[in-house]
Amino acid sequence: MDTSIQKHYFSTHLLTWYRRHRRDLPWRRSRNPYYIWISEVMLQQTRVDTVIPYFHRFIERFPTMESLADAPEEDVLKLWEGLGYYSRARNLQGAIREVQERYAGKVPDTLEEISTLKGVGPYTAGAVLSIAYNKPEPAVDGNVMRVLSRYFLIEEDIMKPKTRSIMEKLAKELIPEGAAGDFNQALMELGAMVCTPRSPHCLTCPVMEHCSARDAGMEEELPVKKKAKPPRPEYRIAAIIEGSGDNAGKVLIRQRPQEGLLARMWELPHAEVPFTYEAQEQTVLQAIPASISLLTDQLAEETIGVCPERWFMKAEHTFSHIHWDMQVVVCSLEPSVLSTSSGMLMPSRYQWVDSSMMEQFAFPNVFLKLLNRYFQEKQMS
DNA sequence: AAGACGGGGCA
DNA sequence: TGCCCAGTCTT
Repeated sequence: MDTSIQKHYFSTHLLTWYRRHRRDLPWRRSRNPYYIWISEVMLQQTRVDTVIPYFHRFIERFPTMESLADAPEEDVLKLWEGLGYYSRARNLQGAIREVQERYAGKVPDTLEEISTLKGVGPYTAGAVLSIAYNKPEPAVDGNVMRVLSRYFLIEEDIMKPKTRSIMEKLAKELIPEGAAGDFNQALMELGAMVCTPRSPHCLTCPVMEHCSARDAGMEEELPVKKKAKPPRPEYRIAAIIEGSGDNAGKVLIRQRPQEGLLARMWELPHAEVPFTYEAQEQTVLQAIPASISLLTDQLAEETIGVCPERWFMKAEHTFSHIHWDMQVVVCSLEPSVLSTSSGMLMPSRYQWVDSSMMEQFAFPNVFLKLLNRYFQEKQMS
């Protein structure tokens, strides 16, 4: 097979297929670079079906770059709640502010300029430039690498930066004259709808005829990808601290540190329990009393005296690099502390909330689900 | 080059 | 329940 014929066939057939079969997605109804940008950032590591409602809410609350630039960060974080990788939201707002100041409110249309913006890497730069401005830049994401590795039978490990640069060069060559935006979206659409990770739908593929992996019976083996390391386990103990008096019906939450995991999000007070990796389930359960004192000691250092009342539930949550195994215990405030905890001594990163106040604070999903379940059960009883 | 950084879907 | 998905920034 002559490679140049194979490439030309791919580009023309894929583009034609896309223009007939493209899904009607919210961000495809606009050429507004700002909206395209938001959608591309949300779509990083996130499925289309998940992003759609977030996208609608986001552009309704922040219809213009100016509105996003002027918003408090916590509002942006709240709109991102549950979407994950929260630095995406902070970087997006920071970059939008940069566009307001440095580029007179116009999203840059050159690779050099747009790539300097926070959170805009090679993929997002190419996606915005091609989709919003029809510039012939490649936009290589996981879908694209899967499609190209199969069609051209590329057996390099796609996790390697070198493979990525090979893919970018190839993807750029394939862009048909004047159709960068549609072609780049066509590549991703094919990867999402037809050339799927497992059991690709070759029989409906518009470019099956010249697909090298299909010819070689290799479509299920590609792309080659080194497996990620399993997440390390962490054992944690969390407290649902019930208020009394003025705070009756409320529980205590706190804000996470400025940097690191789930930065600036709100959570239930909790502590890591220093068990070894070898700790068995039984050992952990038996160790709950010791874990509780570990947590209450930490809270006492913050002038919050609590008393464990009852076990609530176990909660597990897996991040890409950490697995949390968390026991959740309902606590009351110690009476002796009650009289002195009227606000002056409570650190400001702590906050009493009830069910109706949840919308004022952004929580990671693991705590959002826990709190909703707690408030729901309390309402039942 | 390797690790940090969330959350969800599928078999 | 276990496996898969995978952009950008930092170290």
